[in-house]
Amino acid sequence: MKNLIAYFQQSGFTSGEAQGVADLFKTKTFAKGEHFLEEGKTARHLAFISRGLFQFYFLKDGDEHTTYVVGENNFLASLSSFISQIPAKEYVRALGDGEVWQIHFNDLQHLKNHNAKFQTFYIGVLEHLLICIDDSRHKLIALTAEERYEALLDEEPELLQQIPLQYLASILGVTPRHLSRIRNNIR
Amino acid sequence: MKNLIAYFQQSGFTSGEAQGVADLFKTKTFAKGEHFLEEGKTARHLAFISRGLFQFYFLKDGDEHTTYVVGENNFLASLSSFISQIPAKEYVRALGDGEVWQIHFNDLQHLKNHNAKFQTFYIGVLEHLLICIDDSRHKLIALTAEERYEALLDEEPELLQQIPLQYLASILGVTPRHLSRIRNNIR
DNA sequence: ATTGCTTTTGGACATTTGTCCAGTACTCCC
DNA sequence: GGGAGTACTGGACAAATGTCCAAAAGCAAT
Repeated sequence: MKNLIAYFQQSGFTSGEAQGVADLFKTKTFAKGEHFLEEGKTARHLAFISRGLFQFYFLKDGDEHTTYVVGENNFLASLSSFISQIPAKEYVRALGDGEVWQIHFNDLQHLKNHNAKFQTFYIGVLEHLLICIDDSRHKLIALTAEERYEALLDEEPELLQQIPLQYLASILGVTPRHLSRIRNNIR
Repeated sequence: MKNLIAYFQQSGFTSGEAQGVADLFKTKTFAKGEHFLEEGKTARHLAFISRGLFQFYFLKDGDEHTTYVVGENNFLASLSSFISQIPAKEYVRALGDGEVWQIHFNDLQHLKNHNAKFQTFYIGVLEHLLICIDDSRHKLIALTAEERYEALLDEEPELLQQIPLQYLASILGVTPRHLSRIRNNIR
């Protein structure tokens, strides 16, 4: 709970307000491989990751394609499913053991509609999310898989320790065979 | 001005409120090829496109790579540059003659901070944008260039009339040579 | 240490996509 | 109508990436 309250305090809430908002979030733990959300189901919760790593992926022709990997102190939700309350087009699962604090869609709506300070905070979250996703989309277009691998190497080297290479290949959008070639090139 | 006011009215503003908000937007026209924003400059305006088609692109090794193409009745801005007020990483130019209604960053800040109804509206815009970008990013990962071409064919066939094939190739992320092959396959 | 299981590597070949370029078609202007 | 410029196509070859698979390396349990 600590880092959630701290997060709200850093975002301009007083200690009491932060406590009040955080109270609407309930904790939930995930074992490695367990799903936070499955394709076809509608996302009812927005979560804040307090521990662990979560992977977004979808299936095409039987194999997995990763769209995001999100770690601690970030919000977690299948955006279109949660915002529009429609069935998700993707799966979200814990890559290792994890823990989140989650708020129900209805409670969030209530905060959005009746709490002016929360509105401002929520706008900030959306703007930040927008920049992140736009940037990630830009990287997808601008960089080759090899360049993205190198970017990961110096931006989040800890990721490379935490996740098996086959998942990394899926994140980069190449086959494990080709990731092996990329690693070879770089040496 | 008409469709801008209409847009605000449809979004929950009264006629008078819509008028008041729209008054903060100034019109600006663009000749074919003219830039709305250039790399390295900071985006000071958020625009609403009333006429025309705008292309986002960046240069790498001397050639253009398209990241977005946006048409009428949509908002236009280099997100990270406008939101964070930092230099843009991309160019935005008119693909044909165009006209926009644009609001200055400071005026938007004022609306965001002092107009409760506008806050709610702005949240809606951000959420919608988020879904669009997330979806487009998803398509980038999930679909091949050929599948994206086919999607364009039935989702916005008018685009294929309006823009030269070489731009279309850049939108799809392939060379004109390869787009020619794709078109051949489909016949 | 041995066994069995999973992960990673890399060879051989196929497919996809890019590069270079020449030919054809189309448009605009005089 | 002729010529200059631009857009589109497609051949020939090269480079990048995928597929299939077997060998090697790592790892956990006994």
